[in-house]
Amino acid sequence: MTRANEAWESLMKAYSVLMKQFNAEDIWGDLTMREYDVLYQLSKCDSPLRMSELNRHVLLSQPALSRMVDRLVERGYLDRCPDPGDRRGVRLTLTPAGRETQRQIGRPHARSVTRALNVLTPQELEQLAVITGKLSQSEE
Amino acid sequence: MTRANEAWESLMKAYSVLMKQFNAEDIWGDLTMREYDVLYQLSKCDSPLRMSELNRHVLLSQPALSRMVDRLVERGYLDRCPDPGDRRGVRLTLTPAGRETQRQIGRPHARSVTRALNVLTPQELEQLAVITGKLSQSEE
DNA sequence: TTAGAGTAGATGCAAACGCATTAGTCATCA
DNA sequence: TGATGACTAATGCGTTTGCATCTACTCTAA
Repeated sequence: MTRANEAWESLMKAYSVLMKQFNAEDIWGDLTMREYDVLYQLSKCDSPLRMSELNRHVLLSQPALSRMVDRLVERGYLDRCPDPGDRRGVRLTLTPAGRETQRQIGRPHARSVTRALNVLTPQELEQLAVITGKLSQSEE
Repeated sequence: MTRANEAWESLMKAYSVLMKQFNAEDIWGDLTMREYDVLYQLSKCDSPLRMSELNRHVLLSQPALSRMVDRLVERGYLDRCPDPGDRRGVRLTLTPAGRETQRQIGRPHARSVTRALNVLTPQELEQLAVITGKLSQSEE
């Protein structure tokens, strides 16, 4: 087994352990973690996001995302408008309620993340960010 | 936004990008990646694994894993025997067919992983393994 | 020995998922 | 212009998922 495979397995393990840990916390209200992730991704960009662009940031199939957005629009967290420049596409934005809900959940979640990653030294945090950054840029 | 949060976000992004990349490869036969993961986890331990133990290594709810094992037993990849020492529990093992299938898929997948992580230096690979190792050990 | 708490895994059920496909729009070029 | 291929998002449909619950077994202590 190569170093690369060991490293990848270790990364998957860490992801799995921490995801379970975060998921077990009682902070998610009526959202799933995946739904929160969609709100979070949208909260990061002030300009409206295209469906396909959002899909690039979320680990969901295109149809699954399409329907999740359906539900989030239905529940008042998202607005979905036709894109004036490309009539195939849609523009997604957070509603005020969606933004507020994201913040309400984001605050305690950010604290959990900080707590969980505090086992690392500042140098390790920096290294982790750099290394995983390189990994996600290496799309072929 | 703290360093810890940036690092976690970067880790999630890398996980998501690479998972999509691996999933898109045409090597999985009639298995999903999640099913392969179950076969892989079992392939690592020669002794039979308990359901609850396996569940600790897989990002799936207990009922979902229970049924996935159902299907894998049904399809001839796994054996599920009652645990003689604890009559509540079961012991899971790969069948020869399951082991063979895991190997057939594991070979090309391991190559993909190596290729994807080759953008990192040997030092970075080592650091990544160490850092993510610390993260998964920090269960409270 | 036995009552009560704890643990292991299975099952009912509604919700969510992925694959395949479709409808509608864009972009290129003959 | 009008056909062809690519792209964006939605929909049909069977499968899988998670939550809540259930049964069966174990463990502890009175």
